[in-house]
Amino acid sequence: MDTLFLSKTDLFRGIPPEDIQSMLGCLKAATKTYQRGDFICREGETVTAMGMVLSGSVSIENDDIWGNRSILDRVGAGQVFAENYACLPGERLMISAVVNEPTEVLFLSTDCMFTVCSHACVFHNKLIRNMLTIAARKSLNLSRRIMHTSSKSIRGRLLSYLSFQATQHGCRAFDIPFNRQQLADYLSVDRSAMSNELSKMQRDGIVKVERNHFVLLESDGL
Amino acid sequence: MDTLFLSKTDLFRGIPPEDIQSMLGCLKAATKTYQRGDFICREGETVTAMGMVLSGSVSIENDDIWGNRSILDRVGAGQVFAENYACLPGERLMISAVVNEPTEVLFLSTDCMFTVCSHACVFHNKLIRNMLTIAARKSLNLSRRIMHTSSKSIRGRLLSYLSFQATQHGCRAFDIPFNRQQLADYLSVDRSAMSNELSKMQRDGIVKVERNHFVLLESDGL
DNA sequence: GCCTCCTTGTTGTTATAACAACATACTTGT
DNA sequence: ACAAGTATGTTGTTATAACAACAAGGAGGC
Repeated sequence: MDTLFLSKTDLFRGIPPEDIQSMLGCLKAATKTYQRGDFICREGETVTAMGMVLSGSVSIENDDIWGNRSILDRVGAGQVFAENYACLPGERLMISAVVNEPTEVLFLSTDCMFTVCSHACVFHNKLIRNMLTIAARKSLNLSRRIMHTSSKSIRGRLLSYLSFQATQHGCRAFDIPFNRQQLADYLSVDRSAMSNELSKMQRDGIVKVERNHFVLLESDGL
Repeated sequence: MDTLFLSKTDLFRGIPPEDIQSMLGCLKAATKTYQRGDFICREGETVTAMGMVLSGSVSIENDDIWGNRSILDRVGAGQVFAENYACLPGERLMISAVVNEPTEVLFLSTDCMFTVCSHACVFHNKLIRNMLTIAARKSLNLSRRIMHTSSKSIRGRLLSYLSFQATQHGCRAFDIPFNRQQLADYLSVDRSAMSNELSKMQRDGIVKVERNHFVLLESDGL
């Protein structure tokens, strides 16, 4: 197990590689390899362990009863998924985890995370703190998405998202991490309608757009 | 401090009242009383403690730059708020906490939650586990709301919400905890448009509605 | 260079949600 | 029982988003 890699992840941050090695036993660590299209877990199942992507990437998706698929998250190397379900034994998954490319996943049981363990207890606390930090940040990301999609108009959603990005970057000019389709999915709007609205906003002098680069102009209350 | 009350909350569940008493010092517990309309904390600020409502209730709301207010959560007695921010020191609040009625709030610092404390360490672990459980459940609630609002039509959102409620109750007939306006806010749609759509769905034989009581009829893929 | 694939912008049409305004229940307090 | 206030359903109009179809760029491979 590449404990040096693990020591750089959000979950094991601040724990020396040699201590991680001894913790992995505690956490019943097990790795498994998947191919593109494989399901790691499916909606309706229950899980007892969280997953960490070691290499490759995983999509967290929700399929409604009519088969419409929506991507809720994309988890890359070093990031964890299903941690909320692992913390709530017996809770049925609302989502499925699907592999985008050849991917190696490390499963970590949360059972032992909460009990005092015999090895490396100093770092046990660090692990739990990291876990809470990850959970808190993910929660904030979800809240943020809800806020950005609470406006009923496309323009309102775009301005909510863009003005947040501007404050994040501390600058009216910034790049966003989405292409048009991804941004439309994030804001739950139609891509072409969003493109259209962006053009109108440009004509109205609210914003300047060039692919991923945005500049918010004055008089937008920012 | 009413430690008996605290021992029944999600946060202190499983910890005897006498041990809670000694933990409160650890957590730098402090109470404060508020009147209707008071702000406990405001968007843009940073916090170092989480809040627990002892009596009364608090609304978690977000005001966009045009002054449109949206209620994200309502926190009642025994529940906590701002816990994600308390776990992420320095993170600026995206939301404000506003008091709905005369309310008493207990503030708990998270600083000491992660360090080994001298008193009642057996229950310290229990506290942290409870904290993670609360965080996980809140996260799942947020994910669920995102899923229920991801459909572009009002009917799709209603069916997503209602079919989830049906599976939750294990029965096609169930009551929902919202009135029409609250449900419309939750689904981010206009109330009257939603009422209208509910009527249409009733005419289409998909659902039977009577105030808070819903019955999902057959042939909806459930 | 050329071809193909993918992304983005544009337009017109259609469906549908928002909005406003009102009527009809229900609640609650007196 | 009555009045006042709130919640819900209904309707018609208007704004707007979804959708489909296409054109115009890039980007990458050969």
